[in-house]
Amino acid sequence: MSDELPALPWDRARRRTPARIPLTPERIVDAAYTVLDREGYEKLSMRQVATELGVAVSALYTHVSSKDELLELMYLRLFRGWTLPDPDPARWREQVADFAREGLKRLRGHRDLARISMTGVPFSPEVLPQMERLVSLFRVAGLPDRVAGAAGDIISTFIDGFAFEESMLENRRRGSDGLSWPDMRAHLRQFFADLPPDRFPNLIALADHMLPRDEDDRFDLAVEIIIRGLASFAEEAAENAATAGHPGPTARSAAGGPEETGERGEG
Amino acid sequence: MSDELPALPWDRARRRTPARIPLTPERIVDAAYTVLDREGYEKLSMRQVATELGVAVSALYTHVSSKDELLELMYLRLFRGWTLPDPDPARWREQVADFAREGLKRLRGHRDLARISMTGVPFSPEVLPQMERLVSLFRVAGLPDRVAGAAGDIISTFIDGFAFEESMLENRRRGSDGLSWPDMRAHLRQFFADLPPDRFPNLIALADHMLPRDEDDRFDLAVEIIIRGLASFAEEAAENAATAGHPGPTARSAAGGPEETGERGEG
DNA sequence: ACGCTTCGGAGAACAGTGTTCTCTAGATGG
DNA sequence: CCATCTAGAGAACACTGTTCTCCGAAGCGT
Repeated sequence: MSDELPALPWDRARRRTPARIPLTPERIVDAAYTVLDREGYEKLSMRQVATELGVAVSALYTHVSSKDELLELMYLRLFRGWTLPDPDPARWREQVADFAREGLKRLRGHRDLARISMTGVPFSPEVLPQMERLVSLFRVAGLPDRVAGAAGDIISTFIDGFAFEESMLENRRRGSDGLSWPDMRAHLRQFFADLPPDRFPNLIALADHMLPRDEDDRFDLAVEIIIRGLASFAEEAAENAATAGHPGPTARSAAGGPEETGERGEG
Repeated sequence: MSDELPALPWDRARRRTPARIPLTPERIVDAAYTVLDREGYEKLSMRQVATELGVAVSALYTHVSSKDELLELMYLRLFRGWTLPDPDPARWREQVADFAREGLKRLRGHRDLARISMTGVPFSPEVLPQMERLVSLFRVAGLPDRVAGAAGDIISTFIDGFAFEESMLENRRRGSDGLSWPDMRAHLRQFFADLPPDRFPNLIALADHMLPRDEDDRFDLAVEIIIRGLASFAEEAAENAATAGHPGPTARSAAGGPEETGERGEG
């Protein structure tokens, strides 16, 4: 603002103490992320954030109305610079998988971030464009409306839940002992091996596949399962469209059933 | 224990004040659930639980080592008296759907219980039988090992995540206003209707299907999607088994690709 | 360059949290 | 009846989120 005015004589003196960087929501969120990464969600407190900034606690409240709002601002960072590609009907499965992987990657970007994400409001202006493009992707893929409308929510819920449980396990590993991840895995493998074979034959048989996730395989598999489930609805819709009017023996439309057109006279 | 001994003279006097019911983990968990239902997760504190029991806070710590342990005990109640039926290959889809619905019903049984469930340890002795039967169900259904081993985790994660978000929304409804659920729905419908049509055409088009869950339809749909995804792996495995050795043109195995048979030499 | 207003940060305070300590009163074993 | 032991009481500690008052420095008009 004062940059455009001619400099007054005493201007220089007043510019001499810019040592104090102005406090902003942006800087507060930065500091909060620093504390989060270092201390974890449980110890993320307004006082810790203030200390991180070298500032009084009360100073935070002039830029951030509450801790909940701070958490909300941290949540919104998840979506910064995250734009989904234009939907491509031929590659929608890949695109959904890419979306899921990117989401998990971002949630893994900061310790316990999944705990914060889980409680975030999904209807904020920053998130809506994401939802819009995701929904458009599902529509382009040929999913019926009611499936397309729910699909984004379903896969997002799963990504959050997966990352959340991962974060829980990681904290448990940190807390109980200083066990490394391989040690933790070995320990759990032994746990499954030591189960009474008469009571837990299946858990023992699949022990290798029951181990907690330390790579992306299980996540990718889960996403693939969801995508296949979605795809089955797309195929079903395509078949129904092809045989419209004269219902032939569609072998696998057992679960679908007729769908009410939700037209209401008030929108 | 002392019932079997002959009564001593001062026995009567000592029996005269049984007014004090002995404190047990069981009673503490009961009281904690009472507080949870009345006040919600955020206000569930050891002091509130103690007050509910008419007891000092420190008294709780002789029966429960920490608040975390109390939460863990509350979590374990989820599984009390919950036994899965014997797996039936012909009805495995229904059985999985029933399991999911029962889980959601139990999570809905107490306010914010999903928040507690999300952080619960899934490897406790009380939960393992559940897992065992679930895994056996997936194996009987014909899922390949690596899918069967992950399926239980996947669907459980989703159930928890779904209930968690539901609980978040419910708390938000409670907090912001005293809006009834229909009012909340109407409000959100209006929100979607008021979106700029050029930027959010798909969200607006599917507004009716984007509304937050207030019935079980969306949950059932999500479970159906996951089950269909699982089923596709079962079908794939069946086909592979049938045409083993001479790979014929399997029409619908576009996304699957060749699958490594995860046989390891140590089980 | 002066005075005035404005406002962001500081510090103390309040009510509440989980947990631990000491101590007493009442039930238990001899 | 007495000694013992322990479950519960109460106070205390180190925290938490939030709000209050107050001060000092920056910004304005003159």
